[in-house]
Amino acid sequence: SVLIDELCKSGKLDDANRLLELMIERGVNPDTVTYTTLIDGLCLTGKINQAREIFDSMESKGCRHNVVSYNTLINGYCKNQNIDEATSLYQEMHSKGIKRTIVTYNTLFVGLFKMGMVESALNLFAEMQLNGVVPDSVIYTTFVDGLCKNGHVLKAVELFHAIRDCELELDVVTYSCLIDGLCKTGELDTAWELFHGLDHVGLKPNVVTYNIMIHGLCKEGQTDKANNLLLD
RNA sequence: CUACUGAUGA
Repeated sequence: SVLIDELCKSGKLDDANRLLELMIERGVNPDTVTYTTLIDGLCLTGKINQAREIFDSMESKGCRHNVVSYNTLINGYCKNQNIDEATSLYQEMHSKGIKRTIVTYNTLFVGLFKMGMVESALNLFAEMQLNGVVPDSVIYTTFVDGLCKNGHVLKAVELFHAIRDCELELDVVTYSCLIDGLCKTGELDTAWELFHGLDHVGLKPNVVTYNIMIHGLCKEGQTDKANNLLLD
């Protein structure tokens, strides 16, 4: 009956809801994981209000909220561009004594950058560090990407180099974000260098990295170079 | 045994 949860995730939300009713009828009680799975499914299809109803009803059904259920709903609000609700849940976590994780912070960063709230993201970053959460490569990627998409490609490049100088882990996604940002601001040559720099640090470009580079090249009319990329 | 976060394009 717990395997049911997974099926809910992939696709059919109506079926998931019917399944939920069925399991209750049969005397199998849903738990926090069950509800969180549903909430995630609802959020990602834009049904944030329905997700919220489930979230609010959980406690009365004996299912305690935990860090994952909060993170999931926060992500829902962020994806639906409702930073205010996301922030208020973030504060609620604290008052309920639920420890916020790196996922919590990254989710909020993504939401803030999407809303163009660069300052707020930086402030939250400071707050995160005060709370003893150490940034990882996902966090850095979010910042590199967020800075690029808010017109601060130079700052993204600076950050990128700073991370590298500290010998912190960077992965292919971080590179891809910066390459994309550079391509889209006409810095094709720098992007191209970075693309080839991947090999140098032992990383392999993946299909997304190639898509980004090829797209950038084609947009600048360098279709020959793009074609060559496909030939290795 | 199961739930949450980052990149491109169509």
